[in-house]
Amino acid sequence: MKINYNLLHKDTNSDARYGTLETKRGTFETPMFMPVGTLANVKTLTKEELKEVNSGIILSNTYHLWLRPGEDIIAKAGGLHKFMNWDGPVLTDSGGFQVFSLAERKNILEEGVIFKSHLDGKKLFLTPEISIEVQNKLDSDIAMSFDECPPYPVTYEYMKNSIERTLRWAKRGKAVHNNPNQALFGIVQGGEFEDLRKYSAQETVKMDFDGYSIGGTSVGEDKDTMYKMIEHSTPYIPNDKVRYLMGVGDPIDIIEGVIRGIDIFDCVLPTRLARHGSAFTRYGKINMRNAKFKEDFTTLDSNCDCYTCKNYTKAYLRHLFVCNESLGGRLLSIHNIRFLIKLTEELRVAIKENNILEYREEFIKSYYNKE
RNA sequence: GCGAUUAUGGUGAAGUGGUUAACACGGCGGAUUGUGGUUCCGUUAUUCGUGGGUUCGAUUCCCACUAGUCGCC
Repeated sequence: MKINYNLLHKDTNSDARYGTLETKRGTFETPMFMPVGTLANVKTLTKEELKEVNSGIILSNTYHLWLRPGEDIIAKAGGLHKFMNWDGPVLTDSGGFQVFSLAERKNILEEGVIFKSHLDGKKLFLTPEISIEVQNKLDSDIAMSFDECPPYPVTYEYMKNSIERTLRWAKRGKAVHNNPNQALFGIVQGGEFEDLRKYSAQETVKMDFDGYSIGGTSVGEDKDTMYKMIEHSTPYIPNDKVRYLMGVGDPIDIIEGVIRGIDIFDCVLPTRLARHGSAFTRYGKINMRNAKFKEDFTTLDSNCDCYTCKNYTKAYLRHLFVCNESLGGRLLSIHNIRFLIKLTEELRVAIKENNILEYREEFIKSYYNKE
């Protein structure tokens, strides 16, 4: 068994699902938010802290680890888990998004992508085969197919060619995938075009992957467009397979995604926001540097059970950020990740009680009305 | 007491006889969605120590005063 998704309850009023995902390195409940640990670490957090926020699975990155330290070193270390001291499930992104997000000059060919290293400008050539082989060596629990993540917006013609190529790449990657302990996911693309999403989903599903993700979201489109992209994709993904929405982590987007049948999310948002001084709260996102917190000796969010909220006040956190003390980023990272994971915990309860639509209404009311 | 010198926002400082007084830091606010880890963006002096004078016009030239700094007695 590589992984096994169990659909345990389907909401009666929406497409939301409650379930579990079994992997060799542990089982976790879904919906679930996956913290991002690009360079084999969730920035600033220790394994103990990740466990404490109840992180069921984390994401790491093929492209970055391929460049540094290199997959062979990680293999020598005994695999990614041992290397980074994390014994829970790990999903590795394929590098497709990095080509989109951090290669200023890239040349997309049928064989793969030629682009320059963001580290030293060296010319690199990444192919579906290389991506999968690297992921095989990293020994992550879930590997992602190497896809093209087209920018937004793009013409219909461009998108059509792009998803055809992504399908061919998925096939090639699957052909060389040979880690018996590792699941492999396919990625649905197609931008905002309904028929292309449908086609991409159906053709990807035909290849019979262990799970499916929806890509090409959170690349600059507005929220309604993103929700449409999900709606145009999920109907064609079988119910007995897990569904992963890539790169989405805004609290509202997670709720909307879950309502549309998404099981897993990942996003850099909680940790990036944290390092830049912003915190999620029940009453909206707040900027810790704001002068109004100077004498605010309450905690971030009275509803939160995280280490930061149990021990520190807003006035202290503000002080850390004003003074550029790195503990501030750490404490906020713990809080922000816990906030999203706790959100998914509450969503699971809501699904089981068939009242996720009410939950959404209340959450939005509180989140946007602030205090 | 005498002489020299300086006086621009919260700070360090550019600058010019003529419409909106650089820049940096700080302050204030915002951004951030499969992470190129102290990031990016906006905003922040109707005013150039005080009072006179010259001039069509002065923060910029002149005088006095005040304050700081340095030197001398």
